Amino acid sequence: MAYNFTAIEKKWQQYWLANKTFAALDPDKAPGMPKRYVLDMFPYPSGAGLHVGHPEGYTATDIVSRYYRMKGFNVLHPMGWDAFGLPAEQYAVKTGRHPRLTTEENIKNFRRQIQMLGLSYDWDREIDTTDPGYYKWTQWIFLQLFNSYFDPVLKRAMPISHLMNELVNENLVIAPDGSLRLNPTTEGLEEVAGEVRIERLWRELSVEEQGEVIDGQRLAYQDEVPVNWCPALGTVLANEEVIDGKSEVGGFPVERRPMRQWMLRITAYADRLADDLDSVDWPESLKEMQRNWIGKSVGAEVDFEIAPETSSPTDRTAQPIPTSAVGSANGDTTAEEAENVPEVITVFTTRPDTLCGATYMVLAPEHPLVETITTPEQQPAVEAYRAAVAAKSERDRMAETKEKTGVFTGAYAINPVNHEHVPIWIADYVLMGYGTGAIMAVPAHDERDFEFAKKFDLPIRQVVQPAPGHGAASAERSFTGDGIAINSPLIDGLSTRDAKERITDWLDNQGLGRKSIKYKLRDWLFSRQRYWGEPFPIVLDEEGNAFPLDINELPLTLPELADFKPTGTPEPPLSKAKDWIRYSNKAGELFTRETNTMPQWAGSCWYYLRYIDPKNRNRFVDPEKERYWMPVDLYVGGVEHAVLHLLYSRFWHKVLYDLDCVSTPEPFQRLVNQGLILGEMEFHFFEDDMGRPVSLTEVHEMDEEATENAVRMVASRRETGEKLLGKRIDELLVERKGDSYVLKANPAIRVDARSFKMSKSRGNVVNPDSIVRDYGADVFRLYEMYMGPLTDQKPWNTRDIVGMSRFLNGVWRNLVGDDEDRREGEAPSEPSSASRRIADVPVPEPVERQLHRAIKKVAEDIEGLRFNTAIAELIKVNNELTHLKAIPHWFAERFVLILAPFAPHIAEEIWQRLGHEQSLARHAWPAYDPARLVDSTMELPVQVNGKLRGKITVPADADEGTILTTAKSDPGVKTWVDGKTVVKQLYVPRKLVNFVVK
RNA sequence: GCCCCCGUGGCGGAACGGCAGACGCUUCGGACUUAAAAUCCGAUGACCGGCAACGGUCGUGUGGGUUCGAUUCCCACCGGGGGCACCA
Repeated sequence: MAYNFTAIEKKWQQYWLANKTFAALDPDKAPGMPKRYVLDMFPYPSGAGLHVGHPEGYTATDIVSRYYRMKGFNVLHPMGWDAFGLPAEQYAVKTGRHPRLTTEENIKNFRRQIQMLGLSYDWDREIDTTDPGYYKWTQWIFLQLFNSYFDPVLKRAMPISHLMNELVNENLVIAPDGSLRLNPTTEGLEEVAGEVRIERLWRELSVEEQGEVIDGQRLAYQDEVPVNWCPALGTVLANEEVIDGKSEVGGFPVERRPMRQWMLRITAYADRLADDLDSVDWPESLKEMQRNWIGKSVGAEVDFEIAPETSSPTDRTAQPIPTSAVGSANGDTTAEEAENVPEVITVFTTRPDTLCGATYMVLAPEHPLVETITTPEQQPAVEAYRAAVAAKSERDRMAETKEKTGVFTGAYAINPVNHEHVPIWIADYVLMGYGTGAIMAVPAHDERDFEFAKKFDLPIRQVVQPAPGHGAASAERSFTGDGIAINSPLIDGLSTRDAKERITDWLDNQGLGRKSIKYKLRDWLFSRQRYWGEPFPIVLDEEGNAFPLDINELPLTLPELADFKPTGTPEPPLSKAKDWIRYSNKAGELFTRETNTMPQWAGSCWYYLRYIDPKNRNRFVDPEKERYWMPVDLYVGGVEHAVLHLLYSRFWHKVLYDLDCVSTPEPFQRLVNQGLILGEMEFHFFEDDMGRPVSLTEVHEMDEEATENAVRMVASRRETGEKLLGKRIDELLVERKGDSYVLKANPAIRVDARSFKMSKSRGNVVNPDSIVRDYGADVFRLYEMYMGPLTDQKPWNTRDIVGMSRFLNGVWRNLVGDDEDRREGEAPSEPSSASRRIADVPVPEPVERQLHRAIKKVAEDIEGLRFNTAIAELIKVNNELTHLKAIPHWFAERFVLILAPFAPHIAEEIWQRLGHEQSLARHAWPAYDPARLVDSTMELPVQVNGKLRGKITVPADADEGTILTTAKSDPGVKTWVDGKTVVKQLYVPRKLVNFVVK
């Protein structure tokens, strides 16, 4: 008979809440206490409720938290709601109900479900990103970004006021592209090319220009940029939210169009975001994903002069031109032509050592210089190509990656090293968004250039000689590896590494190029055209210049709107709040409010900091508390946030760190991704030769006879579509044959057994509510942790749950007895006695040893997040208890304590019945006695030539000689050793004996 | 194509240089029951020999290597999963 888990679990959940059992102590109340900050990725409270994937990570962190509390740590283990977001808004648009209402309901449901699992959160620290008391500080952090810049010298964020000082004091000067440089003293002020100065000083700028310079440096800035506009969602999306040209949410098509948007200068942190990954304990695969996303490439920029002559593609191909000839070529051109032709095209390359192998050049079709360099005769072809590329969607461009296309512009560029004239093409395999939007093409040593050269019959020249045996550039393939430079006068004979360095230095000295580092990472598009998000604490003047609100004006709350539908245009829904938009400052000047809202990531970028001090009205977090709790010691969540949330929050954290708002450079010290829980295994039947799916009607409780029928059905019917979800199908019907399965009764029929991601459409979603109802939270927790390693992907299997149910029933029977709680629905009787079997009796040595081993192993396994093996160890202890007539009180207590992190409700109940008034939540973790881990005798396996031939039992302290003698005389071993020569005898202490014989 | 991870009984998995298959499920046998369910006890990698206790052979995707000894380490291949994908 099962114990009454329903009543017990309710009782203890109420007890924990009422007693605030899991409250984390503020640092001043916990002097000298070591801390642990154990964090879950907080959920988006969707209408669908909790999924079985959520409790997997939550239970893992709960076990860790409960364990560290018992180990005497001050544990911060909070939960909250990432509640802004698109689904609530879309639901609101559909039903007309305000997103706040549905969000509140969803949060309530999530909280109920999470509390029913007995998770040890400190509920006084619960946060909700849509609460104005919370998003006030999201807005405040945005203002920190707005009021800061990335100092190129200090390589860190600094307040804008510092920038002003640097500019006014002329420590920094402004380059023509608006970027800042260290003042190179007088050199930077030299006049070059007549009237044009390279760099300018602050005082030389007009007030308007000064404003532009400042705004151009802010970490949060406005820009007119080509964005990912999704008409179906009525909003723009971040690059990270677009997958294969479709929106990550909903899979709607996304188009590029230029719009005024808020951007965050995450690119300024590219280096630190990449480098600091080394300091953090994260899965290597995830670090790699972030590094790939940041995409750092070290190389050089090289300036190619445009050849002044025009030419048709047929009569000129790349040919070496003697240096002496260049001068005369220049002389041929008229002054007029020279004025129209831009001087240089700058390319970026990671292989400057292959510069001499550049036989043509490619610009992105969108490159601004295309218009000016194209010759009249090539004009129509170029125009047509540019139009065709512009019409292509991202998706089309993606689909055509194999076949290279492009058009010759008619213009030539001059290779700065050998003064060769090379044709300039445009092609869509060069992207405007990366590097300089232009490349030098080295077909011999770049696959894409090679394909292009092959297709358009452009010359291929080898300039890198691979080490012998490493392949080489040929007519069939390019060679992209390292080797020795050849056909390159300046660097011949140098290794690729040295050649890169030598040529880059040379280019730099000649003023023809420079070392350069490029990133794939783009600045973060931070505004959305939505209602249900944080409003920007920004007002705009008539020209669209942005001004920050004062901190006293925060939070800027969302206006009440009856109609929050997308406008169907890029105009955000907040533009409908006519009164709200109007703003006048103290001087009476009129402004309009920014009507974009922040993306969902904003709230989750810093929530881990607010948990530390959730009620603080004066600061986003108290500095002293922050220093105590940060960094997060363990962060558990799904891998889907690898480049979104986890990159964004690291970025924000680093900005806050630079501004002395937080004390650590990284927020999350140790990060673990829990594996996906897949749906229950599905069996699909196919006919072997045809591979055609055949149907079976639903069969759940099949016996042998039904199996025969099923097989006959399979053989006779060939309908498609149906699948067989069988409970005992695998054992009854199926036998493994290689990689597939075969029906026992008819081996001609192949069976495909697979599990899929849980999804509504597949109908394989498991609802935690029903599992908890049928088996209880403790069993549910144990089952999820016992399925396999936390980080592995694993299929759900309802059938296996009963094992955990039996385990806990067994524990109850062993320690409490099976006379109680037989009647359903009744509260447990007086929490009186534990079992009659609890008695002051000695325990057999093997049983005690198992307890000590379990105390040790469970602790180690929890610290290593190996919950499945920890539970196996607990089961072993319980199995030992089952055979005992009586169990001593001390034994029962220790066992209950190490069970508690996994199955806290039943543990608390038994603990109370063992005579304790206090919760065990902060009772000390039991100690084990190392001396009791080993038996007084030990059993040793004995091998002969590596094969097991016998076992001997010897005293634990036996010496090697005795052991070897005993081993040799073992009858099983004797038969294999007698009459042969023992060449070698090995004794691995406490492990085994091995004789090598001939 | 490139990068990362993973292949162990009927199933989930354990061991990660030292007794392969801990622990759970399943199945089979037994106990209890008028009966069934639940529960409890025992067996359960495959093959061969034996009435039996027991003994032997094979076995961790495939092929090779290192080692007294390899599921574990190294090389190649096959299969599965995930990430990136014209990033110069």
